[in-house]
Amino acid sequence: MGYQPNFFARTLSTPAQKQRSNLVAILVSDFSNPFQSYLFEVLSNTLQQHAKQPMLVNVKHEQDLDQAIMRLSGYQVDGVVAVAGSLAVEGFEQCLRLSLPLVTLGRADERGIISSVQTDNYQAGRLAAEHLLSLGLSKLGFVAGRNDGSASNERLLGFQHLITERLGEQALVLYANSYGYSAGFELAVRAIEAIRNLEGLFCASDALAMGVMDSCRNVSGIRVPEQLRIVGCDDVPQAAWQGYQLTTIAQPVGEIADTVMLKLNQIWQNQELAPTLTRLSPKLKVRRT
Amino acid sequence: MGYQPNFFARTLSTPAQKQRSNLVAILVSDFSNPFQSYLFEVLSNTLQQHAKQPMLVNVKHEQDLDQAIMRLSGYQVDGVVAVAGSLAVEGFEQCLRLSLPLVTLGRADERGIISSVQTDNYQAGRLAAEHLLSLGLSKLGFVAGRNDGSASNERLLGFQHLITERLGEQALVLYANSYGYSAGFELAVRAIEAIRNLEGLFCASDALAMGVMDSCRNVSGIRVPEQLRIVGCDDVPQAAWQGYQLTTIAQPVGEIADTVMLKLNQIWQNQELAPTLTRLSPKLKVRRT
DNA sequence: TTGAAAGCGCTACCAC
DNA sequence: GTGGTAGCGCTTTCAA
Repeated sequence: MGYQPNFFARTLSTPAQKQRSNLVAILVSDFSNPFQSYLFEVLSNTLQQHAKQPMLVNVKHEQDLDQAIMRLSGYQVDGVVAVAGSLAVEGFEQCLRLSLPLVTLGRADERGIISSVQTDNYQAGRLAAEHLLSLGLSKLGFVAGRNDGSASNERLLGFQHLITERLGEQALVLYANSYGYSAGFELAVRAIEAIRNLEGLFCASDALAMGVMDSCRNVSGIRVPEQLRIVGCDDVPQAAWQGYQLTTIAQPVGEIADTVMLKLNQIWQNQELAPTLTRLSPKLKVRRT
Repeated sequence: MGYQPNFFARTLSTPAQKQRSNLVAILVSDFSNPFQSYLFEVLSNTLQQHAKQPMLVNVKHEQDLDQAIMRLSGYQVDGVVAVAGSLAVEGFEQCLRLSLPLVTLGRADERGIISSVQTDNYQAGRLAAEHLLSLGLSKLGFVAGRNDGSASNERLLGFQHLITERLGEQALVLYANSYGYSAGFELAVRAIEAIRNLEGLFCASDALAMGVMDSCRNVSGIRVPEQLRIVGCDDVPQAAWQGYQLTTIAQPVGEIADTVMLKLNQIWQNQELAPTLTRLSPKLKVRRT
């Protein structure tokens, strides 16, 4: 009959372990990154489907992180999911101190203190190489993203390993130092001579790949995919746009979100639980063959 | 010294009007719409800058709306901002019944019961027409978005009015029935013969415009902008990508967010306040001249 | 089965 | 000033 209990009062009264606020914070550092923004969307959807209310916390500067986490604990959130694209994992230790359940995405914790869900980036690199090699291409390159995280480096590693195994030589590496569209576009302008000699190019993100593609087509007149095959990484919704039809290594976003939910539920049910790192397999998504 | 008060307990104790939860809900219906997703991002940023915690509520189906609003009131949110792209304004009356401060975006309330911030869509249409006419073009068309909201229709109205005033004739209207990229792409494939005869095309959203553009360039071989000028509407971040360089009618997103903040603050300070409708002026953003 | 009371964390108020 | 107390809305527990 239209009555709505006060959730605040409820959490207040109930023995902390049994009833909860059902608030889960999603920490995002860089919304302009299409993949992070996509991940946020999927994640918040999954949370809602499990009757959790997502709270968004946008942390632009690393130094705001501690304060943001404090505020979250003030809101009695049941857990924190960190889409830690450009934030160092160490910054999240505050959560542990406050014993806030925490799962990070995007950057693994080397020390095994923090639970984390990752895409297997090494395998992603191998998949990309596998695909390009299977097309009979041999002059290959890689466009690296940010250098301060492990994602781009691991993708490169997997890519190079398979290429060295099969061809006995290394791929050319170009450094964009960012995962963004513009970085890809500008890199392709700058490094056009190197790119002209390539047959296949694996980019550390879809946005990079789209930037490179646009630059090749509209600035340098390189025909994609006829003269140059480009493979992206992430599989953001835009990669499917008919203008791009980007072949890409898809991160299993749905699976990532489900795993996050699973881990949170485990922590909630089980109080004490060793932090775990889960690596999920990426999948090759071939478009425009 | 690391102590964090429990916000819940605080709201509980304090005379409702003075201290608040500082939680503001953002209701979004369609995250796949790039403009809504962009608006959400800007909005949540503005809220955070005013020390408000954004809560995301994703309402896919109209029938879930009432329940979602009930839950929000259970969380004692201080206000609700509805990005009401595909939801009818009437659905939000529940907020009024619970006397939850409410501001809607994207769809105005005809009856003046609900506060709302809008871009002046009629003016947007006029601006687009003005621009195309100033380039000396006379064979003009419009790609309509969803028909159930007023946005697309008002843009069409402004567009047609100015064209009729200046040329004494009407622009061709094509119906995509959606604001999405794919709808634009497919429409341009379907209606290619009509489009071939045009010199300028105003699309009801940037995503539509990009879809049309890609279809023209990659399927039909129409050169954009040499043979056909395309003008979008919204100014999403992607419109600036070098591959598109889309001339567009920019919604004043920053101003919209600030106005929302202003209205919420007014309501909070002033208890009773007549609902107001604010129309903000769009701006022409010329790219690739 | 139903009802009354205590207590969750905090703030407001009113004595002192 | 400064402490002590009541009460916010709810759940849990214990008594009738």
